[in-house]
Amino acid sequence: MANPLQTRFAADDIAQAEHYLAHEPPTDIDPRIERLVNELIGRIADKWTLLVLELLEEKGTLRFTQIGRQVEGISQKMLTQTLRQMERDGLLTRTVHPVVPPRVDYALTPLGNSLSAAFCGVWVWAERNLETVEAARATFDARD
Amino acid sequence: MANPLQTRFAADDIAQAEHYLAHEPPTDIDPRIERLVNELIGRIADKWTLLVLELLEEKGTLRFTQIGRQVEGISQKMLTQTLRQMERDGLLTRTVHPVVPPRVDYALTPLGNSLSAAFCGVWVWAERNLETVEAARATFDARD
DNA sequence: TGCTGTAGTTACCCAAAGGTGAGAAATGGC
DNA sequence: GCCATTTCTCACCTTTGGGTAACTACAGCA
Repeated sequence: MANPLQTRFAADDIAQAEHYLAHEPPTDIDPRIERLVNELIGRIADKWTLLVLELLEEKGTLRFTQIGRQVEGISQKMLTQTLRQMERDGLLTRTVHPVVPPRVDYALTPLGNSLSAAFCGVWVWAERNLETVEAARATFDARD
Repeated sequence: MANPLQTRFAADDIAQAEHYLAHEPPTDIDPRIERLVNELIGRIADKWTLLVLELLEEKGTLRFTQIGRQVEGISQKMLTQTLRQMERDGLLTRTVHPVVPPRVDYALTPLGNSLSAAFCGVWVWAERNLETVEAARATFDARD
């Protein structure tokens, strides 16, 4: 495959993300909405949330330990915390099966799916500009 | 205006972001690229970087104190730190005018502009789903 | 003479994020 | 009777993020 992202997002999403590369400078905005949106983005755009979001988007329904094994470096505490927060925000459903040992399934809601899709543009950007950023850093670090 | 985001992003970008709401579940991806992209996103998606990015996108070229005044709550230290990091990543240019008192101008590079555009989908999502998320939280908090 | 303004740097400190390890509860298997 | 399994919670501790305040350099201005 030419582009790894083609296996993650629908071709449609990727095609649309390409358009982002040329757009007009904007003007002012309602500061009240701005602050609410900022708060929401600050909550959502943290490392673990992003990783869990993408994993569930990829794999569908998973249980607690499966997620823990596949999200590299996450501790039990942070996994619980992240999942609770995402459940509270309506991004995923948590299904407890009353068996022993316990079994809890996690899956994205449509809202979670749409958030994952919204981040498609950022993933596309990151993948496309990875080397540009690396080069910029090297140049910056090399100057006196 | 019906939609505040219309003043921030080009109509074209917003139209494309709408398409993100329906897309197919994806499959696997090269883990090496995945880790690099994750690292890059983790670096970029922090609160202050996002706010400075959007401000410069809105206002064009600004000097140090102008940014400090308009990014609510940022300290001098964090502002310097954020701007340096963004400059290092090639997202903005820093132009020092050798006058006294000092004058330093900051402006986004094309790379910075494209990153701001890539986040358009997320802003659109956040604005559109603000109330859905609030409602989900209220429901979650109300259950025993 | 001394105050003002810009764009920082540095040192010190506090609070929050996050890691570690223990325990809990219930049941099936040895 | 005891151990493993699963999904947590809790207590404790370290690391990091980030705030505050002091200090710089130089020119203009009163």
